[in-house]
Amino acid sequence: MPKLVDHDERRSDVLGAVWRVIERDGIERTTVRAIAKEAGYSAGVLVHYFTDKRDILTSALELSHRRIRARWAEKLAGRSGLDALRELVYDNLPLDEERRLETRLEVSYWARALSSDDVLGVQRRESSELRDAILGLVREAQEREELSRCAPAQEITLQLMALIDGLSLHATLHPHLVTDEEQIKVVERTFADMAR
Amino acid sequence: MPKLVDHDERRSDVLGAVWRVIERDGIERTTVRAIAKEAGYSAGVLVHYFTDKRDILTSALELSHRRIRARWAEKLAGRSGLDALRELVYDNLPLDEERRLETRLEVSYWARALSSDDVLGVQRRESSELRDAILGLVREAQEREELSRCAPAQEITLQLMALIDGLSLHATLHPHLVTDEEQIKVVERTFADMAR
Amino acid sequence: MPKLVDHDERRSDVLGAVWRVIERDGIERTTVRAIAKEAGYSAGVLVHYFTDKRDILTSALELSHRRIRARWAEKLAGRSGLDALRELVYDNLPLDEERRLETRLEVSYWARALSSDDVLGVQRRESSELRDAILGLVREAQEREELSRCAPAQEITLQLMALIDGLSLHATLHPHLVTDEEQIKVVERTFADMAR
Amino acid sequence: MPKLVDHDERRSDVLGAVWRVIERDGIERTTVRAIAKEAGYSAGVLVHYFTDKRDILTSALELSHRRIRARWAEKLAGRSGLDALRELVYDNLPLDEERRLETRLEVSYWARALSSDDVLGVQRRESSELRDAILGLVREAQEREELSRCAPAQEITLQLMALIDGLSLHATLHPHLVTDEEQIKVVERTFADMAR
DNA sequence: CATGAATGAGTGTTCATTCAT
DNA sequence: TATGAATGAACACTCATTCAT
Repeated sequence: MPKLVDHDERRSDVLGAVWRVIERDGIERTTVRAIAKEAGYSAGVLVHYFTDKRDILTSALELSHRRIRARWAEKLAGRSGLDALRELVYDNLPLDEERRLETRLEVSYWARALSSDDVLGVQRRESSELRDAILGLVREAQEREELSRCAPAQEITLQLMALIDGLSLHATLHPHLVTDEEQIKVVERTFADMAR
Repeated sequence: MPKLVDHDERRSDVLGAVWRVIERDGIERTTVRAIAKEAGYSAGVLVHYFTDKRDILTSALELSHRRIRARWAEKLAGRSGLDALRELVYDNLPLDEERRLETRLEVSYWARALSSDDVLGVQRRESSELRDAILGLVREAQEREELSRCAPAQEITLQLMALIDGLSLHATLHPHLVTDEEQIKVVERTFADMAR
Repeated sequence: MPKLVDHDERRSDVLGAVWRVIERDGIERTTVRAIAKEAGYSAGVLVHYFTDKRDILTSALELSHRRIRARWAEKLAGRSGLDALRELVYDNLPLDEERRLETRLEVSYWARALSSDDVLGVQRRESSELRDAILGLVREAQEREELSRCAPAQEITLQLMALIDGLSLHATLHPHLVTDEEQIKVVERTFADMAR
Repeated sequence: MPKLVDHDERRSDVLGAVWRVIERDGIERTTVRAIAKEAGYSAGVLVHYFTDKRDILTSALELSHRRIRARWAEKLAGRSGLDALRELVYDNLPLDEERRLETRLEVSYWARALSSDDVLGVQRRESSELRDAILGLVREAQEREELSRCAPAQEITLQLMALIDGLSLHATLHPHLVTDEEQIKVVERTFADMAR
């Protein structure tokens, strides 16, 4: 009987190592050797679980997205309308160390999306999921009159998504200037404006 | 009698080539050879004008920032208050090909800022300039009652900066979903909310 | 109660897979993994039947040689002299798909014989068998006056062997220039010349 | 003033090193590192003169072909008909150390031609040149009645080319069985037969 | 100043082989 | 026996950098 390994688990191990190496060394210095070492394997093992480096990097981003979505699902359970929307927006902001890590990971891939269709595809899919979720909740909130019906739901959605990524970026690159409290204030003001 | 060379002009030539190579090949595939070739020089020349690749890349970003600021200065001349603020925000959005290129260049460096203090420094300086400009105009607009005084100027400034970068990113990565008109609508709505 | 495995049969399975992989991918891209996969086994099994890759490749050549010799034995049964000699020469030319495959396999190993004594040994043994067979039949044919006695049997034998390999090579590398008919014509003319 | 290098000469240096490495280690163990080392350069230099390993190996074969053809041109000068034909055939046999090396090089590439269209192309071009040269001389010899007109020139040409490669291969793989004298005897007998 | 040849470390990837199960 | 996970060396190739000219 050969030693059997849970492929998905092994992939997760490696992808977790990818996150750590990107966080530590930067994505442009993230090599397969460094990933393997961080994961505790030799460089040759990765070939069993991934086709190539491209596959490793896009998979690492996808796994992060999956975890983020799983967290939504949990947090949004039992909520609806503006309440759920507020939860969703906050969940996508770097307001604790876990989400700050996620944001830095995300930012690391933005540049690559400009020249890699694979990465762009992964990001568009994720962006699309978030947009759909936000759009649905915006409509729900408008029906309940929790948000003003003056603005089209599409427009509000774009405004919120831009706010999320803009705040995430500023809080990531300029943490000394953008505190958690300031992020929250801006979000609350935005929601207040949208309610009128 | 040595050949006299305008150092600054030569540097600008090279840095312009950097922009084109990044745009064409992506920043992670931008090599010094490709830059030299694009600029029409041999690979070895760059050593006379830059200390190393790091210097070339950060200088290219700095030059872009200088050009953007020069454009503001021109556009903002004779304007003030909300009028100037609106002009400044629009000038920082990817609403024509020139600014779309600038945005893609900026996005290309965001990931590098996470692992390079040099790049981070350049971006913080630029960000700081923009923040100061926006903050000054916000205060002016509030004094003239063009913007509501309910919100602190600092908060409004952060909201606008997040909006700029968030919209820029979405318009860059998802141009099929974010048209120029939508960017304008979101900006106008934001200003309208801020005026109340 | 251990599972009993017919070693020779297993070896033949694997060696047949070697032929197919060499034919499909080229001998320099023939890997043990590809061989194992083609044979329907896992990569690690081969260790039970072969000492290493070198052993696998030389064994594959040897098995091909054994099959070719078995075919002679059958075809030459009941024949003798020039009749048998002609049969033997034709049997060593790539005149149908089976023998074209054998020729390509043989050609694949020629280069390796130059730097591998193992492969060289296998090929010398096979060459020696063919030479002895041809030499015997040449002598028989000369005794029966089916071939001229002017030339020494050794010389005729070398001429025929060179003809076989030379035609095989040309028909293999330049199939558009060397048809089956042309091979036959050249062989017949050679026999006719030898008969005089 | 930079150090200027004669590119063609450098290429020749490297390609000569390729021949020596193939001769010494075998073509399948011929690495770019070994080639560079043999040529006295570092591995990275080759990039200045060749696009990749494929280019290096095919160029090495092409250069050998060019040298062989240059030797013909010299040897055939002032000769014609059967005399020139005989000279040409002998020149293509491994009858001295130089030509034995050339033959081993040629044999080394035969297997690669089966799976590399580049190598096949180089060999077909060379083969085509030799065929044309032989065919022309055969026709000339037939016109002068130095060779019999019974056989078509095409057929005689194929017979001679097969003889050349067949003898070359046997003399290379089985030098203890095929002496220079035996090669010459077989060639002379073949010409004698063709003359009748 | 400028050239481009040259270096050598480092990249992603392949693969024969080993070995615990 | 048979598996397939794992290794580690080797591969071709890239590239920032150095340097004699």
